[in-house]
Amino acid sequence: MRADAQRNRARILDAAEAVFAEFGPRASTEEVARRAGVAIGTVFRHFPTKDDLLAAIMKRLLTQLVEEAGQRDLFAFFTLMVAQAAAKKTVADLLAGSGMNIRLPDAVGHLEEAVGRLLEQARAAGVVAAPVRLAEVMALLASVCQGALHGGWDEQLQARTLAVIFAGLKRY
Amino acid sequence: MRADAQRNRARILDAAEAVFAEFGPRASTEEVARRAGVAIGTVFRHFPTKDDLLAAIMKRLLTQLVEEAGQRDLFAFFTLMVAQAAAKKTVADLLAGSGMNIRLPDAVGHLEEAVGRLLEQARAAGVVAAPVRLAEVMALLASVCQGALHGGWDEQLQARTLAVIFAGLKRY
Amino acid sequence: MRADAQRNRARILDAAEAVFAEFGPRASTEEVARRAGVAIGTVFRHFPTKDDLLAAIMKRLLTQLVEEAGQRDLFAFFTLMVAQAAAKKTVADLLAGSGMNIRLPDAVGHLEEAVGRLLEQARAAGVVAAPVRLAEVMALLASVCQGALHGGWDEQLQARTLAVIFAGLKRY
Amino acid sequence: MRADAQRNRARILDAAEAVFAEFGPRASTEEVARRAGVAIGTVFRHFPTKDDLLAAIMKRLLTQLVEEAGQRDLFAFFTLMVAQAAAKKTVADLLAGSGMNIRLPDAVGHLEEAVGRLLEQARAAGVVAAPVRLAEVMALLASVCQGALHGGWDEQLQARTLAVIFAGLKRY
DNA sequence: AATGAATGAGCGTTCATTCAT
DNA sequence: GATGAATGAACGCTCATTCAT
Repeated sequence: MRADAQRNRARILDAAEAVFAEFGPRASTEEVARRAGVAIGTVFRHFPTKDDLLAAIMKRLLTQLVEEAGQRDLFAFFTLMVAQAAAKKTVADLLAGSGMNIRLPDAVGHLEEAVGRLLEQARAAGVVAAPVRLAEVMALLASVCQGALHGGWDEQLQARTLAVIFAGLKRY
Repeated sequence: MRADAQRNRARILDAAEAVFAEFGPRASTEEVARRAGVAIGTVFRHFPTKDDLLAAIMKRLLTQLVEEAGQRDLFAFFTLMVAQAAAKKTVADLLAGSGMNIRLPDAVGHLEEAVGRLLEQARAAGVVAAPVRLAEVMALLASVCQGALHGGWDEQLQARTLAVIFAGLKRY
Repeated sequence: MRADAQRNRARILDAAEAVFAEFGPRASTEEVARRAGVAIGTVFRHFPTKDDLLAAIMKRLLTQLVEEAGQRDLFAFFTLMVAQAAAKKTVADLLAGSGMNIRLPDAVGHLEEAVGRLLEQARAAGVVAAPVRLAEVMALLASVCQGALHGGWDEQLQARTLAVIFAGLKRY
Repeated sequence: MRADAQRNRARILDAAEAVFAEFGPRASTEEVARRAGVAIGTVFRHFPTKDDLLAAIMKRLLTQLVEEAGQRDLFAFFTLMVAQAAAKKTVADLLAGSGMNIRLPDAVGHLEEAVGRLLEQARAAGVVAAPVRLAEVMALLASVCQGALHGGWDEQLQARTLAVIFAGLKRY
């Protein structure tokens, strides 16, 4: 792939992340092209369908999350994801399945593995109760991201809400 | 309002609840009219925009929830709402703000009051920790409904997830 | 169906016949709407897909042909169809299957029956040789319509070409 | 012209003949490039517009036909062309003018001359009636190729259809 | 000369909304 | 009040053509 194509692909992804974060997955592909400063055909050359574009954003965001998971403990990562939920509206919305046909088993799987490692560490450190399993941790994470995203929580509310969950994880 | 108009309004609301529950808020207004057995013009006469129709459904669903809240304790109500989340897809999706412009301060306020009463009772009974406030209870409720709706949780996962939250509420 | 809808449906069909006759089946549906003096949505309300519109034209043209067949002998009908081929470009082109997904077995079947009756009469009158079958008469008819349509034949050429075929039908 | 350019030109023509034979003239130029194993720019360097490419194929096919005409009598050539019509979908379709702007006076002229020679031989041999002229022979040829191409004739129908025309040519 | 990324007009289609009947 | 036909902006997507690399 040529250098300029590479650059355009990145610009389209950046624009798409911003546009879909702002307007949700129903924003038009034209708007993405406009924001990226390319013609509509260029978007479709890189991502043959809109769903492909959405899937590509998701994958990138999830990959970033996995990286960030490696540098934090479970509670810090939980907090970070919730704080970023609004900025990463697309992830939350698409995980929520807004009518799009997107399959990202791998990327989601990697995130789950990363969280699984954090959970084991937390259990080993005695800060999470033994019977807590990965499945409900993921469920809580997804839920609270959705909640934070759409609820327009301020920092206080976010902290208090997470405090309840963290208390539950410790003293299950 | 004429009797037949009254009747049509109710049929449209029923149809809309069913249609939007099945297909989400992106379902077409025509489909609602078809299911209600009225012409499209009649839908728009009763609800001048699609958002008005969605708001009306929401209001009705929230009112039902308030009634149900009066007959349960906090944990039971929490569990009920999560269990119904999928069936009432519309509530969750619209609370999630899928691109629609909907404001329902009153109906949401009533629900909040009802949950507030449950919270006080729970605190009085000593099954919820003193510092837990209504705001985070509502936040958790909304979040977990979203999560349950879009996550396709089975009963076990739902129970385990709620168990974490309930533990947190008790031993905050 | 309302009177105005009926009228619009007819106008759309007329416009479509003219437009597709002039530009072939690849002409845009917008152009049909423009020529009919209606908005694009109206065309799609009456004919949910472009193929439906093309099929409707075909059906109407074939029906007209069947009527005309009833009032002529085989040679006259043959001549008439060839003479009209250019004006009815769409029939010829679509019978030629220009990539469209159109099925009109009934209408085509009726035409075939009508030609079959003409053939029997012609055989009875002794102006067509006994072994000539309907299949090849239809094949010749379709072929020469195509030829006349695309070849831009003048009247003389048309007459001389048909003369060969008619001679062949008589003295097979 | 460089040797590799020469080679590319031939490969593009071969690919185009195959692609357009399979999908008709509406097949995309990209598909031709793909099949030829060259980039799309190379196709447009050799043939500045799609129509130029189609014209080039036509010319080549017509040239082949002229050669084949030299080795057969009128009836055999007629039969051959009809039999090949489907395989050479492009010729028939483009002669049919599927919206393309193509002019090939020379190549068509050469074919016409070749057929003219066959006609003279046939007349001299007494197997074609004296008044039959070249114009209607060409018209019949073009027509029946079209018919065979789009009608999906089996061998029997093709034989019977041609039999009528041949009878007409002999006993005009 | 070849590449292939970029362009952008154009297409078929949908659907919230309006308004004549 | 009810009907449902009409509207037209907007969308996802295609593809002939251009041009920087």
